[in-house]
Amino acid sequence: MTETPHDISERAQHMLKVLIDRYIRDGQPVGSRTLAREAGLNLSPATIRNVMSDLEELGYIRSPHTSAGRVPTVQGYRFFVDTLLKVQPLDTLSVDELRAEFDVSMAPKELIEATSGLLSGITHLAGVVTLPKHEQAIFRRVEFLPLSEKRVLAILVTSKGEVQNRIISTERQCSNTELQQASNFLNEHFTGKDLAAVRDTLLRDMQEARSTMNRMMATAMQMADQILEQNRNEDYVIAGQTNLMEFHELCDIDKLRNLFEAFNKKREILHLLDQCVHGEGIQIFIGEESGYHTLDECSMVTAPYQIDGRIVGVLGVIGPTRMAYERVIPIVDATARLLGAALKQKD
Amino acid sequence: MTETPHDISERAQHMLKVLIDRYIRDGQPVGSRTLAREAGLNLSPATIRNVMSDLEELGYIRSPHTSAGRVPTVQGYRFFVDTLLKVQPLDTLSVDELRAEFDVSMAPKELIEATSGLLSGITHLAGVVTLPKHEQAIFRRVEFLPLSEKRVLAILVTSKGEVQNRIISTERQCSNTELQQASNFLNEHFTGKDLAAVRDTLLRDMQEARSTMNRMMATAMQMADQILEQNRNEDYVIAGQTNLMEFHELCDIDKLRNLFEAFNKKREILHLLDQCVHGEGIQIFIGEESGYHTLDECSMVTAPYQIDGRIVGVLGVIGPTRMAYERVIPIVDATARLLGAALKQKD
DNA sequence: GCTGGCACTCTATAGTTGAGAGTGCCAAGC
DNA sequence: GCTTGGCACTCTCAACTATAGAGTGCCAGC
Repeated sequence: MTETPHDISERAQHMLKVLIDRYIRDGQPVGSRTLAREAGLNLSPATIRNVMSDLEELGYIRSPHTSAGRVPTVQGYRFFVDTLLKVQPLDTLSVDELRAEFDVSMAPKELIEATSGLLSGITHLAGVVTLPKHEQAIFRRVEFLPLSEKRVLAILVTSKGEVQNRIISTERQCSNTELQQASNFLNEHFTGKDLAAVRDTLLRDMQEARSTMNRMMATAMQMADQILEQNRNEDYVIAGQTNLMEFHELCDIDKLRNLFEAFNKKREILHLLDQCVHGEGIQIFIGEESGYHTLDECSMVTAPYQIDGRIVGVLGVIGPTRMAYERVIPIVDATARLLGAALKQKD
Repeated sequence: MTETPHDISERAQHMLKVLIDRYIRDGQPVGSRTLAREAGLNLSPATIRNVMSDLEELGYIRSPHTSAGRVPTVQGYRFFVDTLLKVQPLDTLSVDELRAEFDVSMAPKELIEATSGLLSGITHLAGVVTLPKHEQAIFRRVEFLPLSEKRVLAILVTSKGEVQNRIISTERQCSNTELQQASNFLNEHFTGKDLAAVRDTLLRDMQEARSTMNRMMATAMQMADQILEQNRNEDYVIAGQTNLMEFHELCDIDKLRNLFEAFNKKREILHLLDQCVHGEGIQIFIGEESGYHTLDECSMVTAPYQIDGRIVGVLGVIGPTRMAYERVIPIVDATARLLGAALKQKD
């Protein structure tokens, strides 16, 4: 057995774990009598009360009011998640079942959406998956098609099988051959190169060759630049928001509204997800830890997903602080691996 | 003045209109005293009560309970919308403001999303816009790029500047030149043709030439067919769902949940929207008229939008039955026109 | 046909009560 | 010194009651 950390006895830890497990299960404050029964330590409620009192003193639990049981605090969950919980990876069978859900014939965007839906479906929480970052993506092909007078449809294909298209307004009308030349030039010079590098090269070229550069080239680079610009956009896909309506701790219409609006605005959530990219492995935000008040009663469990060992995105779930971490964590973890693997096959 | 239709006096009609206007404004059942004040007819509450009693008899209004005022029934709203409401088109200034919101440089998909957001933003309801149907779309270009062994990325561009892409699993590995030949063939033969016609031709050709047709061509047609298949998919974009949380008649968490789930499942809503394509002009479903219980307390105001006089989609708003029809209808109407115009410019 | 008056009904709100759950503390026991 | 049963205390929740207020329906009179 490990030595007792800090100032909390082994027994108290065990009781905290049982309390939180129980609270996660049915959402009711846990009283001393219940805990006495549940803990399996053959202690009387009175003894339990003493320990609970200590735990409350330390800030791990609190009573909603005098005569209710105790509920975990954020700090309590934190301790629970960090040291009490021994998460074991998903067994092979479950992983296989999960893997079967990944249809590799899907385009990346669809795959992301499916994954988000999958996460929410299994956990009964809201699933989030960021779109993979493509700074490392390889330029594969570009095509320009004239639409009307001064508008051109640009299509960019990267090596991941990702297709981006955008309508570009040009300063003047471009002829068909002009556009053809532009795409030929780009395809010849840049196919197989890193997209970020392409962008940089383009920008530099535009500086250096300003005087001699003909209009066609300027337009081409402008277009490419616009597409690359768009490529920086970050975004995520969320699924199963309605699952969150089932939890009575979130049933307040105003809280729910704020939460849903935060999902729509995306900015805050995106910022949080972004933090998770940097930390390796599973990251968990519990309640106020996120720093955003709309998420005060929510937790977020995330894992970055990678392609070829390079982290390209984050996925996870959002739910009430009272979520089944023990069950959710391995799922998020496995899903991240599987998504990475599925995306890799696009190369 | 128009003659009194059916068995309801001019005066009663006026009072019904005032009652509904008032109810739409503040959501409270309207009593005889309030109505007497509001109607501007210099009648005593007692007289009003008699008329209200008639209106209730006819099924246009009802009391939630004995000592509340009256609220409109679905039938009441129907009568209100059909004959009491004189909707006047948006004034030029407002239309111009609205038009300014349409950024023609957006790709069709983005445009649809923006329109949905626009509708929900202005009306404070949920906005819906179906993706434009492309059965009339013109085949413009197709491109096949190999991804991995048996997977090919197919990109189809239509004349509307719409780009569709899909990963296709092939039965065997296709060489680069094979794919090139396939796309060349398709581009040469079908550019500028109607997409549906292309599909038909392809299918017929595959029948006739089965024996002589080489594998390359079979693959090409298969791919094109797959893309066209996907093209049939109907879908819509919804925005501002959270707006609906503000209406206390929808504040019941369960109703809200069902509603949101219906939005996510899409099937029912899509079916409703589909009905609206066929009817010309503004279509309104009030409460149970939709036939779907999840929408029992909701109304839907829709208008088809067209490109070159051909209806390609529907847009509208979803909100509580108690919505400001008078304000919403012209907005939906104008938005439909503007979206059509904006999409047309993609040609 | 309109009106004021009046009895009646129903809701919504506040206040009251009692049961139940759980605590904290204390003194006794192992 | 930990553990325990006992007990007084606190607080919530649900049920119940009372009351004010809104609005109706009906009737008799103008």
